[in-house]
Amino acid sequence: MMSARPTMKDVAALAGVGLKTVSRVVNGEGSVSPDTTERVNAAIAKLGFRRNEGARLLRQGRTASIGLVLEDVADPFSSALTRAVEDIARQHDSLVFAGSSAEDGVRERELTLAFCARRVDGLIIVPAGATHRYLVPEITAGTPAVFVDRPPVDIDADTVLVDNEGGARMAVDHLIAHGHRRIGFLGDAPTIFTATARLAGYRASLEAAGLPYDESLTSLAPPTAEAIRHAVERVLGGPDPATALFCGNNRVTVEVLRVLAGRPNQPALVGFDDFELADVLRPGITVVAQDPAEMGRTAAEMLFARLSGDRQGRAKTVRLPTRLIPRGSGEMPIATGIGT
Amino acid sequence: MMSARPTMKDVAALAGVGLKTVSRVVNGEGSVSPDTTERVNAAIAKLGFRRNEGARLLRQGRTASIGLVLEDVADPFSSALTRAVEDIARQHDSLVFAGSSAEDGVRERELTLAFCARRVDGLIIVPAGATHRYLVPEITAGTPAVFVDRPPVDIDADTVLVDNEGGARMAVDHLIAHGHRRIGFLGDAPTIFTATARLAGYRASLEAAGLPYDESLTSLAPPTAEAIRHAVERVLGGPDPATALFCGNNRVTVEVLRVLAGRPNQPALVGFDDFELADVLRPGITVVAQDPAEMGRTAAEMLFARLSGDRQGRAKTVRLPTRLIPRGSGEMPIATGIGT
DNA sequence: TACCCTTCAGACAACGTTGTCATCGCCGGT
DNA sequence: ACCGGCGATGACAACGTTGTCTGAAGGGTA
Repeated sequence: MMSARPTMKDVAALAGVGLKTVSRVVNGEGSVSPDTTERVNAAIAKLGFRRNEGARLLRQGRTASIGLVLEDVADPFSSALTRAVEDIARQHDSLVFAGSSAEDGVRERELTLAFCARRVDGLIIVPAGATHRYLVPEITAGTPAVFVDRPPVDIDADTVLVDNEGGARMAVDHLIAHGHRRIGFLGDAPTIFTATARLAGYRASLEAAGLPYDESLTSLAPPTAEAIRHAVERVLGGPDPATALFCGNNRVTVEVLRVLAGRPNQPALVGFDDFELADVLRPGITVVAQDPAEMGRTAAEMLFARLSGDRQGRAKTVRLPTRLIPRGSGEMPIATGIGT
Repeated sequence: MMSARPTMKDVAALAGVGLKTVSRVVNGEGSVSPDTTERVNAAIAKLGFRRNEGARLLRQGRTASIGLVLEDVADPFSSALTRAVEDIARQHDSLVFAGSSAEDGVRERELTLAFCARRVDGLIIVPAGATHRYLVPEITAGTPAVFVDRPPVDIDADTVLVDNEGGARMAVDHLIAHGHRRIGFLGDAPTIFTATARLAGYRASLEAAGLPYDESLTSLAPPTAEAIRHAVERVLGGPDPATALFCGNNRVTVEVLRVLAGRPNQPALVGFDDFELADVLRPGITVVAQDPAEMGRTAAEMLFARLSGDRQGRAKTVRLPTRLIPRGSGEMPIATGIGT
């Protein structure tokens, strides 16, 4: 019963016209008599013909699709970004291939090159790898790439970043303004661009306030549950403990909250990157919010701008602002240590 | 500077061999002398040639890609499902087109047909529309579809569901077991399959316990923030108010928590579908969890099974279990109404 | 020497479309 | 009655690859 898919040839045969005439009707090119048009349309309807876009686009040398390489499709940052990219792509009649690099440079590369092999019209990449030289031939061959959240390494390409350093600085300034002098920083591996930038913001804020940078109050390890637990205990448990924490990203913040839930004497806390329910927790969690959707939109718009002609101009970098959202946890005064 | 992409023809010319020989080398078909192979490989490297998969797959009549139609790529349910689908697809050397229907039947249809026009090998759909008859020609033509979370309408196709009714029943049974007799149900529009099934479970549980079904304790409207606020006030504010709430889905649960945050006398609460931070809230939120990743895996595996031959068998429906996760909110006794 | 078989290689058509060009008939203008 | 032009149509090549077939060269066997 599984009939093969009808092609234009089949339609042409049934309608008793030439192949090209069918093509003309399908594309509404005009210069086909109403009579013929109707016969062709009848044949199309009868056979349930649908044009094969793949073949069409092969002929035209495009694919009307773009490749989106994320760290993990499933995390909220990535998925908000994906949705925004999708919406812009739709406006340009383009479909989106989405894939996860799992924060693994090799996988990022494989995925990206798989997209290129499909001849996607362009790429949007949240990079994980340590180099992007492998993209040079692709970009040279005419597949533009836009990097998001982190800059590319070893090559020059359009990039959308947020003001990580400024955001971190704003977060720590905020804690300092509320009287804190011992502020912990729970970050991520320094190989991650954003982690380093946020650390820099943290240090800049401390320095501007004349406060010392104390390594014993920081953690720069990948945020596994285990590592976070230890870090929190270390930072809050020492002889001169932190009274406030700045969490370098979403995952860290959530893990920290999990750890803190089992403790008395909550420190003040500001997280980098907003998350659902931050306002429902008691106290509400103060965050420096970035806007993943805006990042996605911006990147997609830059990409489509490249695709419609602007292929020569120098690589641009856009740096989006962050926004401090006070909700309570960042405005708590220094806890008067009961029993310490 | 933007050189066009080299093709096999270019490689062949440079290596001084025939086109087909290049094809053979690229595909590792053997029966090419080591000498020739080397020359071809040198030419490939020199030109930075990469095979055009689109053209290859056109020839082979496949696309090694599948289409995934979601309600909204950005929501946690969809994105967890996407990730699982992606992982299975990768095992089959397939890429994933992802798109959002925005809970709009027309958009779902457009998106799905756009995928079909690209000749995706198969479809995975979280349906939103009121009919899927439009898919009949596609399925007949050999593009299998698997439906997830909700069954298709008007057609017969593979489907992955969760035991919505059983899950809802488990939730309400749980509240009843903790002494509640007045239990509110905050659901969603009855046009949504899962909403209706969960309502049925709610009613079945009440009935089994000999409790009356009281419409004034339920809300079956789309869960906008406004609607939820009113519903909560109505259900908890009447003369004989609910002492416990069962929330029909994730979005409802979160909105309800937002509303409840501003009230004294928290009711007991169980939500359908788990969410990040449910364990960090105080009290922890008891939920009936479904497993979106498992749903995605299952659907993708069914799809690839169809794609590797099993195209005739009758449509199968898999119903995955749900799991009650007690965290506190569902185990609270009836609040002794202070000041009521 | 004649034969066959194997190994390597290329010519050609095909996948399903679109761009280019040629053809045909018909109209109006002279 | 002739010609230019236009509307309608189809033949053909092309996009970049792969499947099929055919052929040439080389080596072994009788």
